[in-house]
Amino acid sequence: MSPTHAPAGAARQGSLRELNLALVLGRIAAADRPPSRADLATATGLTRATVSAVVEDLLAGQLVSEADPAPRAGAGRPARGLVLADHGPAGLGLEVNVDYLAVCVVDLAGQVRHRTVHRADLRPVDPADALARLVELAGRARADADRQGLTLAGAALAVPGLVDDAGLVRLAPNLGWRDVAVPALLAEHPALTEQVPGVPALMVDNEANLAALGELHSRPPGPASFLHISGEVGIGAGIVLDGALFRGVRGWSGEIGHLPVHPQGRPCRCGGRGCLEQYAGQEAIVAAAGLARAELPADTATVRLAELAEAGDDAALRALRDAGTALGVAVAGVVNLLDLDTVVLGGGYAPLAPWLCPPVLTEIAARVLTAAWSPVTVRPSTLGAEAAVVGAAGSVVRRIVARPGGWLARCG
Amino acid sequence: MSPTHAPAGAARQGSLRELNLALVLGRIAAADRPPSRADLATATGLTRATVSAVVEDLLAGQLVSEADPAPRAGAGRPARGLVLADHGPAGLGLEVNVDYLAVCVVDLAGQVRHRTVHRADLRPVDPADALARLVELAGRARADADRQGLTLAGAALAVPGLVDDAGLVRLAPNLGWRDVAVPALLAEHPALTEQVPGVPALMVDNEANLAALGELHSRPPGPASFLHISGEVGIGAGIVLDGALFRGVRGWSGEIGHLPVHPQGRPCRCGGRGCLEQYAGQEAIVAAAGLARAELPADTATVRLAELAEAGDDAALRALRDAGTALGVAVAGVVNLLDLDTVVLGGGYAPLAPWLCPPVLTEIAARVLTAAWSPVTVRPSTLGAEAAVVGAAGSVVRRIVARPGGWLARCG
DNA sequence: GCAAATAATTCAATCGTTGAACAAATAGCG
DNA sequence: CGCTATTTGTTCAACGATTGAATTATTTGC
Repeated sequence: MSPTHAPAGAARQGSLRELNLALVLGRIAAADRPPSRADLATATGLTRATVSAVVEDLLAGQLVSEADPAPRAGAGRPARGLVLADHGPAGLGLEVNVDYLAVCVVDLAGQVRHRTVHRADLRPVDPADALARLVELAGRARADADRQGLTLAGAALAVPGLVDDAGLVRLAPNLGWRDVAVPALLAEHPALTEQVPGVPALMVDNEANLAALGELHSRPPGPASFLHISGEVGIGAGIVLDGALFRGVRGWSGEIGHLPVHPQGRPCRCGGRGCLEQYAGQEAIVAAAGLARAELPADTATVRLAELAEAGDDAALRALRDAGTALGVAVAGVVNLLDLDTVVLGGGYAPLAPWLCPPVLTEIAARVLTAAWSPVTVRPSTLGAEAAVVGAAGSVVRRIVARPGGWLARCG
Repeated sequence: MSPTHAPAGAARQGSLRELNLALVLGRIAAADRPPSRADLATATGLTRATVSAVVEDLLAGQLVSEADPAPRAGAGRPARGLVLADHGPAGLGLEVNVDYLAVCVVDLAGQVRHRTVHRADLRPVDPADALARLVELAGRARADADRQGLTLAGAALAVPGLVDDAGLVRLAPNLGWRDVAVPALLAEHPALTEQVPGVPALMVDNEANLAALGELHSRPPGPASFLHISGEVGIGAGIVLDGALFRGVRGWSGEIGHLPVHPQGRPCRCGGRGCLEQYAGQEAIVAAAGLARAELPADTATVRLAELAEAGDDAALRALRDAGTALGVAVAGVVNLLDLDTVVLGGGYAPLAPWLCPPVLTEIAARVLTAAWSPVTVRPSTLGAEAAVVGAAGSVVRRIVARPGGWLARCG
């Protein structure tokens, strides 16, 4: 968390260098223009001598490279700009969702260097088969990455469900998965299990969490704390606090879909009554708009809904307004509780944002105690449907940027 | 937050020692028996030589002292146990509340070494007057601390309202305060403004936040993540995530009292409808139980309510059950969102916990998606009404334990 | 009384940062 | 064209902190 607390381990000599590697690399990543060594020295408070030594390590490890000297006015020896390497380590992002498989590769700078989306209804498919198909796509992505001079340093898999620390998918209701041991199933595929010391070969995480991370690291940089809501069949939220994803005690945070908005209302499949999902979930909106939901795959339903709303269809507009109001009630509660100033509507909500935002803002204005002093921003996701895969791949490279020691120990 | 992110500043030589000072001191604080230098070496991973050097610094700065050798079986030179000093720096805790002023002193080990509670109705009192009275109590506390060989290293003030970063009390509705610049008003009183480098002389914070911190550091140590709910006239929550208080973007988190539990229900003074406060706030419970609330000060009302419930009074029991159900709906939402496994009922809720817990647990069981896999504990606060002052004083000493460098630089 | 065992300290070696001096490379100016 | 001012980046002795081994201190068990 943020959180200023003592470190876990002992601070030995080497930790010092590791901290400064992270500090300098982080500055290079955050800068909007390639900084020189001298810039980094003044920005970080380190000596130019130390910065030179640190940068030498980073160059040797292929984490940064020297760019063309940035033009500068005035006299003096020209600076050599430093940028994140476009040929160093990269992250592999994977996603299994209800109606598609996706794979992408993201480099250190956060650029998407490869992407594949394979549309298919995954519900009737056995988990092992689904993962086998995904591994095939991943193999092609790896080949493409190699061709571009990138080395995959790890992989992360996004799943629409509850995942525990060991990567076991406890429950993915809309996918029909229960207790699927993803790491064990993927262990047979060497394409994914190439080891980097200190970096787990594969991380499995909730789709909403990774989408929030994708949003966090998208350019231009947004706020460090926000709520990212993915409106799919279920409604998941990723909670980003002080630049870090909050995962909860067991990693199951973000189940905003089961916040009660009408405590005595419609029964929900979770066993409660009046959960948000029953009023603002995709199926609920589609049904309220009078569309036959069985006919349509999930992702085209929202597009169709947006078309109808655009055309001024009364039922669609009413359905969206009601869903937005329910969403607003829930979001207002969250904002009161966590004091966030930004809410991002992602996933299936992104294309519907023009109609959802107004009622959400109305509820916030009415219910949030501090709304009068400082406004709450509600905006659609910038990454859209790709947020989760991109966030998954990005989480791999972000871990390297945040702690480069592990990577350098391997590729020194 | 926990959060593994890079440090803010440059890691120079001295930071290394500072980190290890914090590491060793933290171990001494967390140990249940006085550890020897050798114990600390194995526990932290540092060399015995380093631990000796670090401990020497801590001894010189009066942060730890050597205890009687703990009896040990077997041969060998006896160890010298290390404990947190009972004569070093201490924290001053202050509280202004609706019907009392409180002051306490807490030493490094977390022991309360002085306490004063002054009962008075503070609502009609001018903020400056109230603070002046508090300063008088603080002066006596300081004298008492001096007599015990303690040096006050900072102070923290708990207020039942919204506080911003600068210590300005934006709004304390039940106290009738609005835009009260506490630090400016207290600056005239030198008893509180003795400076320690790196430690702000006075911190002002929300009462619910500090109560949660008090609970976090109470012995025996509880979980690192939990929700602490203070049920007073308003309902405030302190959110502790991974051992750190989560304050929100502007420091105004925890307004659980305005979570909507009946979106179209009773209007609330916040402008919304159906807020939790209208169903589980102290005034709401007292009214539902048929007590004339105007007759009773806030704190005796809950005691009276507990007596009635104990005696089997129907109206009181019904009022508590309904309040517990409303509270449970809100708490279930929070648990779904944040994935917490512990909820602490504090403040005015503590004595009512026997009647509130069952309906809260019922709602959690019905509404929390993951309740089937891992249970949620709901329990009363161990500190009771003193949690906020003790937490305030504790926050001062905790900051020293977490970063001893500042204190040692002063008292080397 | 002596050996074994455990605790704590001492000391040369090592590693990373520091600060200043030095080399490199350019713009401006006469 | 040559000189100076200016800024960048590197080199090097010094310093501070940790390390690991050797040493001293103190007790139990035989």
